[in-house]
Amino acid sequence: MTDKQPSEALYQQLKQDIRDNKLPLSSPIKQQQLASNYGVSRIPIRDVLQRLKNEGWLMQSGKCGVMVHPLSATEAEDLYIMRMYLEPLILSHAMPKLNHQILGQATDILEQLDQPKLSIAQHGDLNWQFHACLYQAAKRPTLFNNIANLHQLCSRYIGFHSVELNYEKTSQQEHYQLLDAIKAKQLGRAKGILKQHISKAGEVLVAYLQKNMPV
Amino acid sequence: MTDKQPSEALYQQLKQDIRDNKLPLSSPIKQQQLASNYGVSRIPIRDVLQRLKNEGWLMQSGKCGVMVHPLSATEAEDLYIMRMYLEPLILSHAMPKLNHQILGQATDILEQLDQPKLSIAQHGDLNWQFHACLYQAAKRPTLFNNIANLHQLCSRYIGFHSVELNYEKTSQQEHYQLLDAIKAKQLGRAKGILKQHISKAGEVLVAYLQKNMPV
DNA sequence: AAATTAAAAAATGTATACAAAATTTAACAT
DNA sequence: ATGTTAAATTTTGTATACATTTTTTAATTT
Repeated sequence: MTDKQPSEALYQQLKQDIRDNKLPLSSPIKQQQLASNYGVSRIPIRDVLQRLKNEGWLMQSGKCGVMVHPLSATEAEDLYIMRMYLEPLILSHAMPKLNHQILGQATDILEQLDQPKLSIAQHGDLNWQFHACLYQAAKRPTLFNNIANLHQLCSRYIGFHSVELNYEKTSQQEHYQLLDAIKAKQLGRAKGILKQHISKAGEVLVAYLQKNMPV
Repeated sequence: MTDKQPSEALYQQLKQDIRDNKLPLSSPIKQQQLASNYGVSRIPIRDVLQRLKNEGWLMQSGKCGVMVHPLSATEAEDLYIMRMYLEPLILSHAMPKLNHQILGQATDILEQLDQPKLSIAQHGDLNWQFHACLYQAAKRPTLFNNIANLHQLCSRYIGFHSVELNYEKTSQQEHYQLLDAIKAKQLGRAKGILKQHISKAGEVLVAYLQKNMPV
């Protein structure tokens, strides 16, 4: 779904603004206000709102108008559970097609992730790049797009993860373990690591949200 | 995602037209032509196209313009595999909440499905109604919406199913088995039946598509 | 004749303008 | 005071109009 529509920039901007909580959380979003803010007319705003609504960033508010889709432990749990099932699945399809070039690319991304002083957003982006570069090899666009959207939606929650202190460190260890298993062509082990990687992160996040929901 | 936007009717119509192959398959879709056909301006058409693109009915065609997302064995396989994992999952969450009222509703739908002389579209609608009425009890909107979209996309393929002669009969038997297991509160058995129900249908469909792709 | 380039046509993306709907405000009655 | 109704305002949805981009057509060159 990596379209190169003219309004792509606007789409990315608005999505980031939702991630960064720059939009009102509990009140409807006014098209005109966004249009003024971003210096465009309401038409491209409407296009982007429609898209973000479909992707789960926004939701219908009453009879008309949209608002930011609220964060919830339930949604987080659903997102992570779906990922837990679907990502090992796409990995199965990808494994036989993973050549040295792709594995090298994945390693490069991991090294970037090792750098200290990464912002949360940068960390999230690189994390997805790592997974995506492996998954794309599967040549399964339908499955891939679905997973990509789940990942995107999870990015609204990764701020909470960092509350857990050495989460990023553990995460990186698991990334390297995954890559090792892949290099050794151990499909079962690789899938197990990936599943654990996701389910562990999900459990920590959901537990945190259930206690400290910002509502 | 059951919005009640003004353009809802247009959205349903266009989706049905894609299902019924009333739109050109291999050439881009012209907004103006659709607008004239449906007697509206290009603006609501654009809204609907955007939505259908996000939901996987249409795809980007070149630098601009959209075309009907082609049917493929790979997509069908992805859709059914995802359903195979996600539907038993949501059923787990739904089971404890399934009361007699909902089970009664499900039974009513099954009886409607028993009627002969149903069109393929009617059959597909009722089939989804049956599953949806069970799944909705889970109160898992994120998971539910994802599954709902997968089902919708599968509806483009159900025409091929009917090629298999007594598919509908077998399908109904499995529906009743599922309902029995649910009434007996046998979660494991219910999930197994559901998983089989989906995977069997998927396998038959994919095998058929791999031999007789309409390309 | 084939390929390349330039002009024309068509289609999209966006802005403005208007109509319908929804929300808010204020007035009124209980 | 509180709840209800009606007017006013705001906001959305859609149509028309225009600018930009893309595609097609035709002309030109090799």
